[in-house]
Amino acid sequence: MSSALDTVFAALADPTRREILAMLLEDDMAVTDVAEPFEMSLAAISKHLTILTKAGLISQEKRGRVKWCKLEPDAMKAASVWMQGFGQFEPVNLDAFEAFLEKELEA
Amino acid sequence: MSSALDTVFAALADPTRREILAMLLEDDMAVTDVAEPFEMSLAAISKHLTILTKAGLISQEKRGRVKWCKLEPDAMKAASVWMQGFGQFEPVNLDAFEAFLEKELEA
DNA sequence: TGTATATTTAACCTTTCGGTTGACGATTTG
DNA sequence: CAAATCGTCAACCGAAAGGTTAAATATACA
Repeated sequence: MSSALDTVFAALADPTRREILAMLLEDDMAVTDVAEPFEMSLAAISKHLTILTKAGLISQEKRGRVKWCKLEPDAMKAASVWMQGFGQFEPVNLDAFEAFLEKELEA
Repeated sequence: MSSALDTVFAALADPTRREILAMLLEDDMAVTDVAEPFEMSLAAISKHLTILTKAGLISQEKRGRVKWCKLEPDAMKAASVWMQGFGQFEPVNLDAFEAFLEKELEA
């Protein structure tokens, strides 16, 4: 029996999954296209997508033989609220977010 | 080689560790006192505290034979910024935070 | 000095995680 | 229909997570 926070934070703890979420920020994507930039098997990406789906961070809808992945950012809200209870962090700062994304890509 | 976000999110994914952080929100505590409300061994709690320390979420200072644990909420900032890149979540809402803490305690 | 207290370490165990490969089911296309 | 494409499933693997108990290490106290 695990809480929603457990599954959301656990989902976010993996760099591949965070990168997938960042990709989906641009646009909805098919599973194969999500997998393309990664150096791991399609099956591995499929598992990551399942974990993200169970955490509610994305949704998947099958149309024909293609399964589309869509970001569900609201799932982060509970976790975000929890974290903000610990400090008065600055209001939404997209510049800082972009900086983090780039830093992650370098590494 | 894991990023700061990896270790912070992984640390937050465990309910025991989140509960410890919530306890430290009240006040600094000795390791033994942190362990007291939990039904697991002191050694297990000690490990959890090490994980929180490595994530930067707490600091530990030894005075005499007692090791004091102190919350370091700034370590959540990077993760918080990252998450906020995904949506326009409400500004700091302590009521919602309290509600989550209580809900977690019930479970 | 000897004993109690505070905390970590070591060894171990079981379960979960993150990956692989290969077979399979579903769908589209030639 | 046959062949290619999309995605998952099953079985497997090594490593890491989360717990245990028992021993070790500091420090304080009588």
